[in-house]
Amino acid sequence: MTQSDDPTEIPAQYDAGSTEHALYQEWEKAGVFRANPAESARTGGKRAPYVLVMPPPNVTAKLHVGHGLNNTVQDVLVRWRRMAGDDALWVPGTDHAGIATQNVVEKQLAAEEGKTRDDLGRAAFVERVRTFADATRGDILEQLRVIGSSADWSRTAYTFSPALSQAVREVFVRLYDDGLIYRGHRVIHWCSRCLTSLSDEEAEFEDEGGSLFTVRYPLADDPRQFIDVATTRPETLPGDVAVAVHPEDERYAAFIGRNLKHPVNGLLVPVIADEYVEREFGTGALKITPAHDANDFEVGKRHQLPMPVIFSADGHLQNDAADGLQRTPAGIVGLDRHAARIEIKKLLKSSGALVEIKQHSHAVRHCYRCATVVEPRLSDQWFVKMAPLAKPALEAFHDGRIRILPERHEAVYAQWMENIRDWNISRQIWWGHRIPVWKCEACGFEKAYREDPSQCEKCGKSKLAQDPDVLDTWFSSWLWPFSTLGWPEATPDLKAFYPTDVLVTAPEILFFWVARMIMAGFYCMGEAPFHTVYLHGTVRDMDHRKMSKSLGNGIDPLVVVEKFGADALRYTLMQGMGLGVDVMLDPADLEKSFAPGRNFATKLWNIGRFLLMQVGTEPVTPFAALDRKSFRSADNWILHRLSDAVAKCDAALGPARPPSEIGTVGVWPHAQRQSGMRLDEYAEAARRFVWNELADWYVEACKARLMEAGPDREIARSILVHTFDQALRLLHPVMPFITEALWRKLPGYTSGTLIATAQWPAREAFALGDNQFGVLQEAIQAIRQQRSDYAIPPAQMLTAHLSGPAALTAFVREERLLFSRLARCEIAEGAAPAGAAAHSVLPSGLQLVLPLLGVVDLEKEVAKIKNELNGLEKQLGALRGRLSNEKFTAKAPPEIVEAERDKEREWAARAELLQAKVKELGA
RNA sequence: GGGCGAAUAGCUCAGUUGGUUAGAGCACCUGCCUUACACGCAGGGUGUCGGGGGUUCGAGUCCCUCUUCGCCCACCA
Repeated sequence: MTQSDDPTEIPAQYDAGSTEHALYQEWEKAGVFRANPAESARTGGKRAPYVLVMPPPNVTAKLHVGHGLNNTVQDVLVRWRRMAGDDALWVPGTDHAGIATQNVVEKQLAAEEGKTRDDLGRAAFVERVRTFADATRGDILEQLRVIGSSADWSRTAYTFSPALSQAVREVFVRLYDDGLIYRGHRVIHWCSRCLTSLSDEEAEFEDEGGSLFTVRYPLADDPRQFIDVATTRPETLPGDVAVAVHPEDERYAAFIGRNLKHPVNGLLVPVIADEYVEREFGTGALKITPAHDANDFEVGKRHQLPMPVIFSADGHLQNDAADGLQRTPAGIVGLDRHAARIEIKKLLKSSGALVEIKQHSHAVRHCYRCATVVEPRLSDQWFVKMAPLAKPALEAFHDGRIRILPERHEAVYAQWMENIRDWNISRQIWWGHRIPVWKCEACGFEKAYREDPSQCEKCGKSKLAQDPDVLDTWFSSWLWPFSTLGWPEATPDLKAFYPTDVLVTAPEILFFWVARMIMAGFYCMGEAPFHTVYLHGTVRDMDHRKMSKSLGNGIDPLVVVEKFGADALRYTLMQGMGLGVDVMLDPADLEKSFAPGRNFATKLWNIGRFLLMQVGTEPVTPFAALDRKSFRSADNWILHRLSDAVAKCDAALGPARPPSEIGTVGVWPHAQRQSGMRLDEYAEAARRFVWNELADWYVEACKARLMEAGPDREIARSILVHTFDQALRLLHPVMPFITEALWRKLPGYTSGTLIATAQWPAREAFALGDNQFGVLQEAIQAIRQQRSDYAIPPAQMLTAHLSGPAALTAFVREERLLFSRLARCEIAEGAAPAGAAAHSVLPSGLQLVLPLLGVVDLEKEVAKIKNELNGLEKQLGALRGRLSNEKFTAKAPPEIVEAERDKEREWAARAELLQAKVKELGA
């Protein structure tokens, strides 16, 4: 089924499936998503640039609901700014994801061919990964299109493309030449499954229940004396080269300088004194294993101790060949870490060296890619010296050039920056940017090069060896905001679109990526890459568990799109996310989870249907041509509500950027540092207007007017079309498809135009004046309530007698058509007859009497009114108490006191009316 | 160990610089196929705002404290 453009043929059901794909193609074909650098104000154009760079999903990624959330937020922003007239650009792309992608291909290789990467060899393996990545990296981008992402696909980037690889080489060489990249020999985090080193951020802490072993080290020359040492990792015992105690620890003073006999290998290890040792922890004595603990390494350096590496790369016990000693007993050599722990424990037990085992919970680092326990390991790695890079990144944050939402993450950012540590950027894998450092095999000269060198620049020999390692995948990601725009070339894009505006991502990668992008932005471009960091929540299930493939609690966004449409997915996600708050969805009940979006999309469609059926194909007077003096109360009311809704949406989304003079860097004023980016408030404000105001009241109020031809009908038709048009525009960023589908059916639609590029509603202050429509609403609701109280069938037409202020009764009479339609109640002339009747006394002073002989029980009616009177009098009493309290009138702000006085007058008047009513009813 | 955040309706959450009748969606109860919509309409709030104390004319909102969760950071083996 395809949907016709003929408004008289609007289908009863919105069929997202047949609509969305075609609309998306229209947008792409029309170039809606393409930004033009010539239009940017930075290159002399007229439009303010508004730029987002998409956090690049991994090449192997399949769309999950987290991507859905992240990209919908970005799409809402970019569609909003596009409609608001900005030169809006959303740069998409993918990340080659070094370790992650290599792991996927290695697994595939093992499963399908039973081969390892070594069986293939480096070149063939890399080629294999490249082929795989090239084949899969389009998938996720295709899926992002399905949910409506309006990214500029003509600028799709890839961290491993030739252009971006050039950017990586460029920044490496600059840092190298500036002395900010160096080779370090130290203990790093080693994943013995991925066979590579990891950065501090990639080795994630996790609390684990473990054991604390106390092991006895006897003095070599007097076995009756000993030192007990506590360790959580007995498998590292063979690597011990000393036992350290605190220099001022009296318990061990006599031991310092003497040798202990090692309980596992019998070698002699000295007792050394070092202030690093905490006297209070464990036994106050610490075994030193310099090659397998970062702190022990520092101690080892201070005391010039040997540093034998007793674990092989894949985590098996060994003896260090260079060390020359048999530290690891023959029975232990070749065991993996876990088996070795058990064997050594047995060994200690049988020799009596194991004094105690205690339960002990501590934080253990795990590989962020494969969750294997990370092994600290001594090795040579490349590091970036971070402190100089952090300085401007911290300053920009402190002076307001960069803000982070929600606020609580700002402290986390600052703390990390202030205590920044050098970044290990070398990885011992094959998939990634090769480190561009060459060493001359003849003379040993080493240098980083932008282009592959063919001979040594020092000795002229041509035997050069490139460093075998590759760079951390984040070493390419941190350049993303400018490498995607052409850096290091001075491209028009770079000039027009850098710096970007908002970076939308999850808090997990604040350090991995966001903080480093800011540092790279300053280092390479001299300016922060964006002014706002927006960190959104995580999608979780009903047990608050993060949705993940391994837990099997994920939601496939494509299934949701299939079932309910992309708009329902998007709206549900947006309305469910407070600032930095997680979104809870039930994977077991998609129907319920996505009800908010699905229901609203259907409602919107039906409002459209009604409108088009009523308005039909007859011409409609343009809104601007209407004579406002002829407006009815409902007209003024709905236009006022519309202007309020626009203001609320603007306030929820914006400001789009910090205030700044052209050509200067914007700084967030303190008052605006946390404003805007309230996607849920925007969704809520738009929904409230469309559903609760436009549909529930205005459309209903118009039904009676539309039945009779004449100028009043024309006004209603015109305002219906106008307000719905504006409502569709307000909703387009969050529900792009259905709004586009409806908008083109509106009367007056100009063929070929798109709501995606239509103008965002102007914020127009529309003064309401006396809210007469409010009086009407109150009266209608009072009748409905009486009907409900007395179980009167909705179909039964009632008759009401009016009394109260003449202006109000006259007004309601004037609107009798509308009133009778919405309340199913006619207005009688004259006073109410005597007898049983339902009485309503409204806050406006209007009174309604519904004669209901045989239905209304006088006693019940009196009780209802008395009950209301009681409540009111109670509150009035409290209010009067407050007003007679001198402290209140003296200390409270005058406007508050004044407001309270007004309220008192209002309530008193109403109480009087209720009292009169009680009296009238003879009770 | 340090830091941060949260605790409001059955569930998920709003609640501006303190202003006095605490809101929404979903769920729920009652009545309705009222010629756009039952994915709907009308009516209904079902709450000691985690406990205790304090500041204030006034506290869901500010302070202290306790309890329970969650997150981040961390070189006590």
